[in-house]
Amino acid sequence: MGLVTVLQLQLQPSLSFSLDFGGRFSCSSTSNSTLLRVSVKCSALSTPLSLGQIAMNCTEAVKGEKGNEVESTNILEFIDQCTNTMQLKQIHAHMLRTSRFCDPYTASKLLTAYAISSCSCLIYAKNVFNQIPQPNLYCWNTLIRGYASSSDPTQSFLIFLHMLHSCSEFPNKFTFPFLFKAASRLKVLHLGSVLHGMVIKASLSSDLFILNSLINFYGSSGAPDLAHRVFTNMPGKDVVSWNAMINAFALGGLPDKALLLFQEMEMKDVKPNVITMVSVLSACAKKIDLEFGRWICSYIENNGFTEHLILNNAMLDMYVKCGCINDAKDLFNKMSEKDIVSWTTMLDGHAKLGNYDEAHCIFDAMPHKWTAAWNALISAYEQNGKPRVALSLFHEMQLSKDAKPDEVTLICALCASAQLGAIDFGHWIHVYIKKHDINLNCHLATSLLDMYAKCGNLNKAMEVFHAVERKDVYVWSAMIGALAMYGQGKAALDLFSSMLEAYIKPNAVTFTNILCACNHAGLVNEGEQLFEQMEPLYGIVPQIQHYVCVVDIFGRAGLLEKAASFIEKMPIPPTAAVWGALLGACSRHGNVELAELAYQNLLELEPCNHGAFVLLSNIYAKAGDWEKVSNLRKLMRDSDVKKEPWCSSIDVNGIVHEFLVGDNSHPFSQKIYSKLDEISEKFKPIGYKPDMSNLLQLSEEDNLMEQSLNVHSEKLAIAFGLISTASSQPIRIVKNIRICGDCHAFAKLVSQLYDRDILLRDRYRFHHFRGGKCSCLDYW
DNA sequence: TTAGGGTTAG
Repeated sequence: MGLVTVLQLQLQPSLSFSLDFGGRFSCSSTSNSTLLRVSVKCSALSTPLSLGQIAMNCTEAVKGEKGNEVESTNILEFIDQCTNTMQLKQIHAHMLRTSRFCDPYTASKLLTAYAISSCSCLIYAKNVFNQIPQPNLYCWNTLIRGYASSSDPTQSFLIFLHMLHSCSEFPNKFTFPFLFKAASRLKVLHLGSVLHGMVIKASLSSDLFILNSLINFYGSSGAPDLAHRVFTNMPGKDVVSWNAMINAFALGGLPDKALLLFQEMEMKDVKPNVITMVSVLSACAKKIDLEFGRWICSYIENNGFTEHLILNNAMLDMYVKCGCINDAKDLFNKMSEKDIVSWTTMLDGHAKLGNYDEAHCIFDAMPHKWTAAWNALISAYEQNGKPRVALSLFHEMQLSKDAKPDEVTLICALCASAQLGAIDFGHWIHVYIKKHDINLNCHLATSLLDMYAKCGNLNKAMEVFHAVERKDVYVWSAMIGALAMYGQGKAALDLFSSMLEAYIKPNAVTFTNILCACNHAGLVNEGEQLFEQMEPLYGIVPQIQHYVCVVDIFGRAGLLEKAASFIEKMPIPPTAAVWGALLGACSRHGNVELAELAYQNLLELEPCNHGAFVLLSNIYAKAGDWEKVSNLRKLMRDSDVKKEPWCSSIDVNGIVHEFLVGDNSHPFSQKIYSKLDEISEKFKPIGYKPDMSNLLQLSEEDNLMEQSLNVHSEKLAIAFGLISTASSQPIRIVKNIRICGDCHAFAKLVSQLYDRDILLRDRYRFHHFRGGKCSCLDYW
């Protein structure tokens, strides 16, 4: 094979690299020349350069030789000294010209630089790798390592599989830490477990580096127990082992254990380093343990730790999470160096406390408007029940030139759309994701699926679910939650079984959703059994939300005594939500005695609960105890109980219209009320009389004084839906409290008489009205 | 000939 042919072959991958220059890359060969004449047009340099000039630029850049004869011994030094990808590409071009690329050692150095240095460029790394005739283990490991830290860690495993096939050497002690790194980023437990087995078979299970990366893998994959088993059994530990284990506990939601481990580390005279302190602070922040946090801050001060940006950021975060915004502010002002994390932590701290003015001041003072800063602001509004402001900020961000929406921005925007029931905007984001070729990872897919489900399109939610290749526990849980909302309990249970068959370990969220599914579908035995299995079978200690679900399951099914005795036996103190569930059940099934017990307990915990008052008042009214009704209402008027504004919203052509009870502020108000009159006329022949005529029955939405004049917000929204949407379109409504019985009956009749699908999401679930029936089968 | 593990915000 002649030199030209060799070089041509070597140039093959370089053809793709030319595209990254943003210009042309051309090569030609002369019949009698031993070298190719190559010209590259760089986007940064308007005139084409010969390789000689490139080499010269490179030489100048690294203050090396004169002219284009770069000494071959200097090439390795030049590679090491490169500070940007352009310089590396110049050296690459030079190596191709001077045939230095044929030397496997030099080529592997170039590969390393492309794969893992600060000038990394993995497409080039792979191309260089492909040009090395028989890459040795070092080269394979380097490529695996490069991809392990990339945006696509799966590639590490594909390369590893290829290596097992093609490389004559076995994976060694360097291979596994890189693979565990990739596995920890993918958070796929069984993948790492298989690797763990390979480590044992390869007799590498006492290697400190491998074991430390294994602890980190189990910790990142939600298995702190397995991480701890490795930690306990390892023959020798260094500070990295302790740090990895502290972090595994903190990540696994066990900050207490993380802090205990730090104390144990102290007792065993293992000297902590900066990373230990960062991990411990992170655990304090997660535990909201200000006392320990402050102690750590003084420990840092007294133990000779020099100022360190990440450590300062971790302290800031601890103060913010523990609610000490002033301490955070003092530290922030003292910090000699600040980065995006410092600014965002402060911004987020203020925004989460609802100090929006302060948050905006920080945003304005930022040296650069990072995407993360926009995200912090948008997410604060979204999470504090201000989805409209969140979406308007999202629009503002799109108009700004400084930052582009990223995955986190889109997740926040999807959550805001879900809150509003703004399906058109949510769908727009879906299109945006596709158009910009944004990777639909599990987090984004979960938000998208959730948005479709909450906006009343279960089929589309299911479509997104099926489109996710590697579903994590959150994707599965969200789909189970979506089915629960639609009352499809059996389907939710089937999906839960499929999830277990796919070896996905359920978490606390999965159980909240599956119990909720049992609740909405009246599956009492199934729900009870799942709850009992949570800890012994799945290792999940039931939390308060699970207890609420079970009380609701029993209560809704009329098993009031069983619900009450379940509360009595709870190992954790019942919260207002637990008593609220019992009170709701008493209201539905008319048990005055238990209702009073639930009401008293609830009021002790939440003295200003308007919903509790309404429920008890209705229970008394149903039982005909007018004196108690009257006393309760007087008490209510005299107290400071304030209602949040209950409302219903409807998305019409991308605009969300909101209605309050008895609202007449909408521009189409007159038409809306005329439509309601028309509906009443239509309903007369079939004998429908609104429950509103019974002044003693209240719903949460009613105003005491002007009750007879009020029309519930969902009726207004339904009427508006009928006049403003095509007859073929479903009417999608979101309500921020539970639908009342009268409106439920009203919606059923409208769906029948106007032949319309109505999808109404209340605080707890979906009601799909069609042909006079509701998907909840009147069980809600 | 070459190398590796643990850290902060949204």
